[in-house]
Amino acid sequence: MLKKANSDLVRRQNRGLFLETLRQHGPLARITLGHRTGLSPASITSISAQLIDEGLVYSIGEDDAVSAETKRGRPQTRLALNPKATNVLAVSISVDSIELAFADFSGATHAPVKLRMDTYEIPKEEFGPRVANEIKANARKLGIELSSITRIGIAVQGVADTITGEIPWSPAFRARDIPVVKPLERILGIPCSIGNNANMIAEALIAADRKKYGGNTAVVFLGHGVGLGLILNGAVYDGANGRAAEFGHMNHLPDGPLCRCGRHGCLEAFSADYGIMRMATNGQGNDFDVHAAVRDEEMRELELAAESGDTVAIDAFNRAGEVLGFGIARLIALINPQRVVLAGPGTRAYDLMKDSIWEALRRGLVHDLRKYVEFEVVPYGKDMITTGTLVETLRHLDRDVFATGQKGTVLEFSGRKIA
Amino acid sequence: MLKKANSDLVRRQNRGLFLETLRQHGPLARITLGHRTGLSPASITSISAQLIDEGLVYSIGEDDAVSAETKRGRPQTRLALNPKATNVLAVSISVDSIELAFADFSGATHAPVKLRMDTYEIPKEEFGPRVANEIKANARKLGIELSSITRIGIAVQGVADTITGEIPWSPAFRARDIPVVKPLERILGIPCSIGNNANMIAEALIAADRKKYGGNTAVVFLGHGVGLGLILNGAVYDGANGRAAEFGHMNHLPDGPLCRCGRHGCLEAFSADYGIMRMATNGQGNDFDVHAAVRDEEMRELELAAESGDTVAIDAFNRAGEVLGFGIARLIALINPQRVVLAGPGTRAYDLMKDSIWEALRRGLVHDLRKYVEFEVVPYGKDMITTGTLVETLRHLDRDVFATGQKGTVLEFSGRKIA
DNA sequence: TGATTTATTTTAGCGTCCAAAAAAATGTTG
DNA sequence: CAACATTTTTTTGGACGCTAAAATAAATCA
Repeated sequence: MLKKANSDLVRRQNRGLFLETLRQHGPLARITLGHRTGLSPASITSISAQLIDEGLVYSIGEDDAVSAETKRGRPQTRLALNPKATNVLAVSISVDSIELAFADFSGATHAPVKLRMDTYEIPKEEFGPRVANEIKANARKLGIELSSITRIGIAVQGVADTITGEIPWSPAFRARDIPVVKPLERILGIPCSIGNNANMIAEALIAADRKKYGGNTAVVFLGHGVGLGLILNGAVYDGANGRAAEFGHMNHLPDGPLCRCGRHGCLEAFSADYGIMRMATNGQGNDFDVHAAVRDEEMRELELAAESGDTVAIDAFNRAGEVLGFGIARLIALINPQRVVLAGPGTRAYDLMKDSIWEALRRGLVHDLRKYVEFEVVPYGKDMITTGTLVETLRHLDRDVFATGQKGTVLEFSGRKIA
Repeated sequence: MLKKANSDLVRRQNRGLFLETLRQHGPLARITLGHRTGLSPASITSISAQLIDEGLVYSIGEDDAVSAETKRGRPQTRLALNPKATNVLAVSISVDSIELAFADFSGATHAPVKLRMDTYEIPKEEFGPRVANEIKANARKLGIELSSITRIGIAVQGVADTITGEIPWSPAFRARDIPVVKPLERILGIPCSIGNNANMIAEALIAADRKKYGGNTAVVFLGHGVGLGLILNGAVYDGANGRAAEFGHMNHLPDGPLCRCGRHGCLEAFSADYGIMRMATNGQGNDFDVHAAVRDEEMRELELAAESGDTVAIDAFNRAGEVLGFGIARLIALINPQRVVLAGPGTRAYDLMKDSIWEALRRGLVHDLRKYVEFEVVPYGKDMITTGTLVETLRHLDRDVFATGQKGTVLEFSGRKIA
């Protein structure tokens, strides 16, 4: 069903477009903004005056690069997102540590702070307050006023319920249904949202190359578990209950090996690090502790063994690839994405799995579908998750908070007026 | 990325909202339209004057039911979609027959015309022209001028490429990549679109109950094949290449029985009518012709046999249910829909498959996900596909054609001016 | 018949956009 | 170096859409 439209909507949408354009392309002259957005010079003048007045945008003077080209005419004055307008924070939760990355409105980040925290054993009602304390302490340390932070984005490996703001299940916690958003909002008074790692990587990819990834893309995350970020019609898909796709717990074989989730035959039980390690050390035997985290060094050793010809190791990676291939085939049959991206630390072993992935795709997928899908492995940088979380958080500000010109109330909320 | 907005967009969106509201609720007084849409009485007056002027809407006078209630005050005059504004056509393609359903702008349909056509053997370049001829002949027979038809929607069992307008593969045709949209548009000069059956059923469900189905729903179609219509974030999802989900060809067992598509172990090869029939007649033997259409009477016989205790028949349905259950489990793990709907003639045997479906769901799906999904079997009416196709076609007119007030050009195109 | 009630239309005003004109700020040129 | 050219930005004037409020229309009630 369509929604009512009025001139308010028009301004909001054009302000959002203005901010998003600046965010994507960096500082731009008004004339260029006009070309990029399709808005008339008059409208650009009007909107920019408003945004400057509100302190969201500021004029950074002439563009030296352009004026150097001995051009005639009135020189351009470029506009930029005002870094001082507000701050945001990305929190990334992983096994036994959390990471905090503060950023200003222009997207410039302070060096992320990695903090050890015994997530696995922490009582679930203590987690939120602990994180809140760390945020307070680290903000103070960096000289960032808490009141200047307008929004916090949280990323977690595992299932994130974007609606309740809880973590129903994650390998980082022994407990279930850990409340995160509510305690943080209560203690800090700052709006928070939560999402899973794979979705955040998907956000980072869209931001990096909208043309390539912004249509229909499936981002498969390989690591301690197997995750999936789905980009459908240009936006990250969250599912009905706000829970992102649980690709890792999609069943592969009705009676396969035990999975962390307690059932048998999930994709993860073959293709996550612990699945591979189990296969390499004692087949599908049940005397393997699936809950113990596999250390990175152990995986590297296993990879080395496979690379130097150890057939047991090779078989384990092959099996992981095969199951992953069938999983991707099923995914493609259902979603028909344009592009499938493999990401995460598990892609280090891509060469060891490549052949079996493709063989499974051949067996498990109609040719008609296979031929349209593009595959890609992206080198894994840990900052992708942080970047994606920040991108998502800032876009929310652009579109839904600052697009609505609240005549200064936003900046009052953030505690100061910027000249 | 957001899009530029201007007052044009406002009017277009509100006109669309106006038309959609009338389409959903039937004739309404201006005051009620105001309440339903949220628009002010003044705007309603303005928009309705315009739409009446263009012949899209007309005043049907007082509401007897309301005026009968001895109410004081100026009586309401109700507005309705003008049936004479234009006509549309839904074409449904199935094995060895096509069906034509003409409807006017208000959505009132003529009795659908079912035509025998040897689709399976027809040379692929002849199909479009043959359908065009049938459309011409039947329009004439019903006294509908071809020039009064603004849009044709086509539904087909199998894969429909909404972008190229071709049928890459369908059980109705021996040939592949059958061009449909282009020849029809060329010969008839009327815009056409194509989609698959399951998506059209999904459209019909959304129209029937937006609240229930309009969020995230998966519609599983059981019949000669197994199809899927996905409703994501309120809209039917088409996939990257415009090809809807090929749920039927999602692999279940890497080395399962032969499927119509030529590969082994597809869901369809277990759970479509031919899969069940094969299982009941000669196990998974390969001397079964998967391409031969299973007649409805044969399936009924098999169902009767199972109901009266024939263990071979019972096992076949159980197996079909089990595989379907695992397929649905995988679907839920990926998409996390609110609701899963089973539809199509195959649901007649639901009671025979029920237990095994649920057992498979239990084995193949994390409890956390299962508990949030609602299941439903809708009784199958053949007109669902036609209804859905018409709904989709008319919505396109409401939103994308008539919402843009083209100052009479649309009606000129349709060949006449309506008073 | 006049008061009351309810639906619809008209009026006046506001916000947004845009085209065109004006102004600003620089380079070019004779 | 003053007049002209060029490019960017702002201002102006008008159009369109929406809304609140006033006016009008059309009925019932008493």
